[in-house]
Amino acid sequence: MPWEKKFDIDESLEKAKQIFWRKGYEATSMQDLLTEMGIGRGSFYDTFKSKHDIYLRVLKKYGEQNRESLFRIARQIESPRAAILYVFEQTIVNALQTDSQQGCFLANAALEVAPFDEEAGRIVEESFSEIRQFFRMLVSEAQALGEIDEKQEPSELASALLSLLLGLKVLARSAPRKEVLEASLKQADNLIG
Amino acid sequence: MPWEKKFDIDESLEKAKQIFWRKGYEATSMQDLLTEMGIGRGSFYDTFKSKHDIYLRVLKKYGEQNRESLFRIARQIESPRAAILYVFEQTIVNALQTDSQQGCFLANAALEVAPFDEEAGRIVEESFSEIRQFFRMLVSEAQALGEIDEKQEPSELASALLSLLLGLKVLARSAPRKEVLEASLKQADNLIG
DNA sequence: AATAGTATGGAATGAACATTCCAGAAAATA
DNA sequence: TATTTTCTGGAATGTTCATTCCATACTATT
Repeated sequence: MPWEKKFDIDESLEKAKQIFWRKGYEATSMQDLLTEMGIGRGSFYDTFKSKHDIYLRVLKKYGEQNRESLFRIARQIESPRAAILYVFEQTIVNALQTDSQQGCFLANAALEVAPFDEEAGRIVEESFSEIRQFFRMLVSEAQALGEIDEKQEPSELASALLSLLLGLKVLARSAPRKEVLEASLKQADNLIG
Repeated sequence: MPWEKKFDIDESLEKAKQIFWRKGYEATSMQDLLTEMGIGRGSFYDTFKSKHDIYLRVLKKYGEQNRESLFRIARQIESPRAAILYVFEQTIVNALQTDSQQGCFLANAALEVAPFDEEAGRIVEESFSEIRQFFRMLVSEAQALGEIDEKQEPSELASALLSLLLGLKVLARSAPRKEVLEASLKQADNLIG
């Protein structure tokens, strides 16, 4: 029907997400976006307002997808301790298999955009906070099951795991070397004892 | 004498380093550079060739200064274990005291520039490697002194410490919250047990 | 004074940038 | 067929970008 959009908005957002993720904000031009999204200039501005608007939108989308992915892991893996390690394993698998060196959209945004864009900073911080809470929850559960030493402070351990994970994401985008990444995984294992 | 430069090249490079560090590559304009460096357009291009050239130059400079700073720490702190922790402490102190949210120039470059610039990638990887070797050296020394468990593999532990440190640098630039940063320090302590 | 090296900043170049406007095509209704 | 909505992409706008060129001026030598 003529009053329905001809292109799928969510599909377009996914495409936009991919390119911002890969190239960052400044280095992505409108031409890049239009070509990759496969829509015309008119449609873009009618639907998404501006480059800046759509960037915040896909950044938020990435954060939500990240959260959902974490909860899916927590739901599917019986052992909370194993779930924590699975997050690190997956990060490493992705870093080593994809040739595109994408790293983590949130980490990229944290360094490039967040310091100069309040809204982007809010989204990034919120997402980081969710990851930290995810770890904290699993640490507590693991402690209840005797999988992790009771003496560890859950929120402290969670913060350190977040740092370690973000460090991996940095290495994943710049110099993904198997030994280094896997050593971090092994030490994450040590950390949660 | 007329054949000597009137401005101090090294001072200008320092200024350039500061602004690239703070704003990143793309977001820094030539106007930004000239204003901050306090020299004219002609002088700039005569002396530094291009924006891209000077960026690589100051990135390398930062890497070298970072290495020197690490060696200074290793030389001045008697206990190798304490030296490792000192690096983390300093990172946190800087993150909390400066209002500018600069983070780490190398980490910023790793995410923004390295994936698209071979030379920048080389510089970043080399610097990361130096940090890793620095940790490895101190871990070995600490083990010889009985400060760190002999069962730890020095290069593995060093890789994990590098990840943890880089994660801290990401948080330092985007959302420097005291509890989170200090929790990472405490867990670095645990890690090297 | 003449010279040679340095500095500056205005002017110009040419490209890329995000964004706005709009005319025309397509498509599905009534 | 007429209407309505959405699509497209060319044209234009106005800005910003890095870079080159150059006329001018300063300064310390010979």
